[in-house]
Amino acid sequence: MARNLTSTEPLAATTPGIDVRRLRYFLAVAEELHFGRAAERLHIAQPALSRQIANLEAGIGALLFDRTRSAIEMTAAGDALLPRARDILARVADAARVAKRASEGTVGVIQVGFVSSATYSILPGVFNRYRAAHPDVELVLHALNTAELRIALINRSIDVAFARPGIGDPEIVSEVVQREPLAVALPEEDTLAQQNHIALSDLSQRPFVIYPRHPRPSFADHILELCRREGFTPTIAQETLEIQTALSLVSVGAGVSIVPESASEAQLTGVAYRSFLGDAPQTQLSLAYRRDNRSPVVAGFCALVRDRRAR
Amino acid sequence: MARNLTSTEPLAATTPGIDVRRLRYFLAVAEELHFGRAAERLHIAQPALSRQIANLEAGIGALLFDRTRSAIEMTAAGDALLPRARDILARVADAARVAKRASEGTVGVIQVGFVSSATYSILPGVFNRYRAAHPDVELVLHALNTAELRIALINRSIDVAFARPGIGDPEIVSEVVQREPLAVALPEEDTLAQQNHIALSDLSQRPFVIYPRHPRPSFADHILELCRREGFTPTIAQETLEIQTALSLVSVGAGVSIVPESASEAQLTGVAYRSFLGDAPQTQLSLAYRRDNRSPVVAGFCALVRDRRAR
DNA sequence: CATCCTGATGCCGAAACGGTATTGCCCACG
DNA sequence: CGTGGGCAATACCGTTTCGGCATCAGGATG
Repeated sequence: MARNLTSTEPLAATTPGIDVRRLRYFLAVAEELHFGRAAERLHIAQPALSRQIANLEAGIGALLFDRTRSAIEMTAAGDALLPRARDILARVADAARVAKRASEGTVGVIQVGFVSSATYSILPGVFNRYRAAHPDVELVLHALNTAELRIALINRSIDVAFARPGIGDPEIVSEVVQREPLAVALPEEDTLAQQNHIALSDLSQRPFVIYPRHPRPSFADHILELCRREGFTPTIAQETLEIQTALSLVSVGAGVSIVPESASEAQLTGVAYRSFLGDAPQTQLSLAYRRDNRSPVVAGFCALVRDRRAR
Repeated sequence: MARNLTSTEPLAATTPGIDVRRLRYFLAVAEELHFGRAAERLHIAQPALSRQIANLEAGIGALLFDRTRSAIEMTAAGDALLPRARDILARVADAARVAKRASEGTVGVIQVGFVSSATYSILPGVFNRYRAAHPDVELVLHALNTAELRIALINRSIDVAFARPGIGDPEIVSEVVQREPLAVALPEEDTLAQQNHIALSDLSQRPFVIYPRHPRPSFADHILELCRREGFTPTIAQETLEIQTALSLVSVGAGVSIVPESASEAQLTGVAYRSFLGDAPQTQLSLAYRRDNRSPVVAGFCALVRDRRAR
C-alpha cells in the first residue's frame, strides 16, 4: 500500500513518514535483506517492521525493496537511500552526544583574556591543567590590559578575564584568585642589586619603567600611589604596555621597575629581582566573568581556577 | 522533568527521544525563542510543544533552553544542537528527494557500451537527448566490440549496450533499434570512386580492410559471408579493431572497406563513400540489456532509444 | 497587589505503534 | 501436480504516544 500518498493530510509542508526510527528499521532490513531476521535484530515482530517500511516507502513515494523475488532485493531508491540513512543516523547520534557534552562544558570554545603580568604566575598552570582536563575545548588567549579586559567582557568578545587588581562593573563578577608580593626588577649592574632586600624609598632617585599607563586606572597608578605614600614621586624613564617590554628595558639599564614577584620567572639576562624590606606591598590578580554567564564551559574553567587557588 | 532518564527502558541501545519531528519542533522554538509562537508556526498547541521539547531534552540528557528568564534563552547544549538539527533536517529532506528521483530514473549512473561503428548513426542523437532529459544521470561510455559487450553486460560492468547485429544470450534482451544499408568506403583516387553506385562484385579484386576480426562472430564475418555469396573471397589487406582505424587505412589507400552508411558522417579526407547498386545489403544495430534489469535509470534510457526509433 | 504573559501540568480523545494470529504467495520437493 | 515450508502482508487488538483543552505556577509590570 505504498500508493496512497497524503490522503488524509491536506497540506504536507514537511516530509511525513521519514523518521529516525523508520530509518533505523530500513537500515536493518537493508543489511539483512530479510524482514524476519531484521525484525529479530530490532527486537520487534516482523509484521510491525513490514508496516513501518511500508510507511517509509509511502512517505518517500517510492518502493525501497523489491519483494517479487524469493530473496528480497534493494531497488534503485533503496540503494540511493541506504548511505544517506547511515549518514543521518550517525549524525543524529553525534548531535545528541555533542549537545550533552556541551551542557557539561567539555566541548566548545572559551576566549580568555589576561593582563601580561599574569603570564608568569598562575596562568601557565591553569592553562595546562584546563587543556588536560578538557581536551575538546578550544582555549583562545588574548593579552590585554585591565581596561580592555572590561570592555571585551561586556562586548562578549572574551568569556573570562584575569585582571589586576580586578574589574569593577555591575555586569561583571570579579573574584580575587591570587595575592602576591611586589618585587623590584633592576639592572644587575645597579649598586642596589648587591642588597638582598630593598626599601621602596631606596628607589626614589632611580628612573622608573612603568606599565601600563593608559588607560586609567592601571597597575602603574598603583605603583605611583605606593611611592607617593613613601614620600616621593618617581622619575618616569619609560612607559610600556606590557611587562615583558618593561623588563627588557630594565635589562638594558633604562631604569627599575616594580613587578609582581612571579615575574622573576621571566629569567631575563641582565635583570636582577629583589624583594622588599619588611612587609612587601602586594598586588592581586582577579578572575572576572559576566554576571549573566550561563556557559558551562566558562563555569568549568572558573571552577578549575578556584580549585587551584584553594590549594 | 528532564531528569528521569531511561527509567522505564531497561536497555536503551539506541538513542531514544531524538526524532525528526522533535528536531523540527526544536528548530521552531530555537528560531522563535518563544514556545507560543513556535507552536503556532508548527500548527500545534503550546502544551504539546512544551512536552515534546521536554522529551527531546530527556533523550539528550541536557536542557536545551533556559527558562529562568522571562525571555527564553538557548543553553550551550541548545547552541550546539541547533546547527546539527538544521543539517539533519536538510539531509532527511534531501534523502527523500534523491530516493524518489532514483526510483524515477532521473538520478544515478548508467554505463553504456557500444560498438565503434555505431558512433556515427543514432548514438550522438541518443546521448544528447538523454543528457538533456536526465541532466543528473551520469552517462559513462565504453567503446567495445560485440563479444566484449556481451561479457560486460553479464559482468554488470555495463548496464546497456549497442551491438551489431545483436547479442544472443538467455540472460540478455536484445532489441533491434536500427537497420541501415551498408556502403563502400574507398580511396578517392580509386577508379571505382567515379561511379555513384558500386556492385559488391566490383570489389572482388580490391584489397579489403575489415574490422573487427576477433572475437568471432564479428561484423567482419558478416562482410566475408556477403562476399562468399557473391562468389569471391576478398583479399584481406588489414584487420583493425575499430571502424575509425579502418577508415583511416582506407584514406591512405590501403584498401576498401564495407561500412554502415552512416559512417560517411566521419568525413575523412581522402575517403569516398558509395552506395551499393540495387538493394543494398543491410546491417542492424541492437540495444541490449540484462533480462533481470530493475534499474529505472536503464529502463528510462531504453525507453528513450525506443521512442527515438519509432520516429 | 492585581493583572498579564508565558511555560508547565492534568486529563482526555485520537492516532500510531507493536504483538499475535492468520492469509496469500512463491518455491521446492515428493 | 498437489503439498508443505518459508516469507512477507494483512487483520485485529491492546498499549503507548501524541495533541488538544483547561488549568496551574511563576515572573514581570502597572
